[in-house]
Amino acid sequence: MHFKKAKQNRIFQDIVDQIQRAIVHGELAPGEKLPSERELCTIFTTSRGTLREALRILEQKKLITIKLGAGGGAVVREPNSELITENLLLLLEGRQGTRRHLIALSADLAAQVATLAATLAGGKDVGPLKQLVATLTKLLEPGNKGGNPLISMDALLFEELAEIGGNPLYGFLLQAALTAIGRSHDNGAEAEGARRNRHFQEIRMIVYAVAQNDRKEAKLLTHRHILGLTAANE
Amino acid sequence: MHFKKAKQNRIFQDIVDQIQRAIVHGELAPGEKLPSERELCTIFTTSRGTLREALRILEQKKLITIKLGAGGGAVVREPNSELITENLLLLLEGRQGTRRHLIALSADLAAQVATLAATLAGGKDVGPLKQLVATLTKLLEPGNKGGNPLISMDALLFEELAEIGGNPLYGFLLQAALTAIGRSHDNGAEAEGARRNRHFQEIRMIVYAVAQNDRKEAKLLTHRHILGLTAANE
DNA sequence: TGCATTTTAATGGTTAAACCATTAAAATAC
DNA sequence: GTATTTTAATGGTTTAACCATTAAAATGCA
Repeated sequence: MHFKKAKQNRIFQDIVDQIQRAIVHGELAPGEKLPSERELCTIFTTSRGTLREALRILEQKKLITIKLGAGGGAVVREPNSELITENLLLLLEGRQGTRRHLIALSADLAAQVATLAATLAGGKDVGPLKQLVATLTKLLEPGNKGGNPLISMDALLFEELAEIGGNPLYGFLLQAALTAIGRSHDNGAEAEGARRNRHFQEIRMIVYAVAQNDRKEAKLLTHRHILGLTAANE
Repeated sequence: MHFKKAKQNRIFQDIVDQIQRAIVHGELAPGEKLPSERELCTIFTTSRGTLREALRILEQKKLITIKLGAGGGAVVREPNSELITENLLLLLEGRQGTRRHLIALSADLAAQVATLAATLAGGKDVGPLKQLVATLTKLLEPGNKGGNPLISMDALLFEELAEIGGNPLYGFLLQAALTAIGRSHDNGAEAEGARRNRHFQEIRMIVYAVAQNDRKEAKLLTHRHILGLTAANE
């Protein structure tokens, strides 16, 4: 048996731990601004170089963002799925998995999310779902820029379904996986109108199945729906 | 339309991108050693402070490890699931999910891995599975230290099943989730002998179902098996 | 007054040179 | 030959300065 050293031999790690702890424990709320680098140096009684190494790590962990210039500095971020997205992309790029593996995983996750949502969807939940369908119609307009429109639609859909389903972890993982799919094909990402329309109709059927508490149908449709991305983007 | 700036305004990000690219593209193999900090400074024509910020990020991304002292330095890591593990833990600590959510997710992932394995398990695959059972018996010995023994058994099981199942992404995610479960309860983590034995017997039944290509049974047993962790650790 | 411009000061980004603690290997002592 | 000591390379840290960016304050002008 031996005890841990009282002090980390790496000061920046101590600083990371302290700030991270404050963030995840809610002592530092999202949107809150940290003191400037020079102030933090005096707080932690360390040098600016060491402190900046700590900030680099927190930034990489997506816990803070750093803005340049006067009034700039480190700000606590809203929690999101970006981190896991990046990790999945790393696994893909590192030949640890193929695009097809990723889509298969997404299909299973999505099907499970739809199943959970269909199980729990009560009458009061129909409102957000109707609203969702309305929102998605806007994405059908051909003039829409930015990103893969199919993926964007699915992202909105499953954000809502994960919310209804009650397990936020699925939502994070699925958002990450979908984003990774969207980013993993550098080509145009432009789906022609007919393709978009079919995609939208599929989503409508999924939403309907969920609203009807039809678990089996929701699962089946969703699985097929995501696998359909393969044909569209390869 | 506007073009990207020719040069990042952050030098360390450029360095991270270049080294990361070299690693994920295989130009730098796992185990390979990078030049010393001072050498890298001349290579990238930058200062040591800036270069160290880049190394911090790469270290945080689990792409390299850094050793102290003479003959030390940065070494390219083997790819692994540690990154995603950390992310899941962050989500848990950040109240984005509960332990129960994590176990539910793990159960679904595990069930899917078992299903895939049961689908693909051919006669040649029985060898590793028998070997696995033999290995697991060692973990039953009460003298075993380090970590949660139940989790350790499952980790080995699903590493093998994911391999058989053919989609490595499931393996990574599940390893991460299981590790996060193991770490998320600080208490003893010591399961008494009877509990361990039952766990082991469950695994044997799962392995048997997989070897028999019994998808349905493998899925059912596995799901129940993981959910059983809840009772054991709460 | 009210708007546009200029100036200012704070902030993050970068550089440079030095020193310390750790560590593996080389040199030395026995 | 083996144990010990010395050495040199490496990452960790500090300090002090300078640059580029940015928001806000000060100024100019109509």
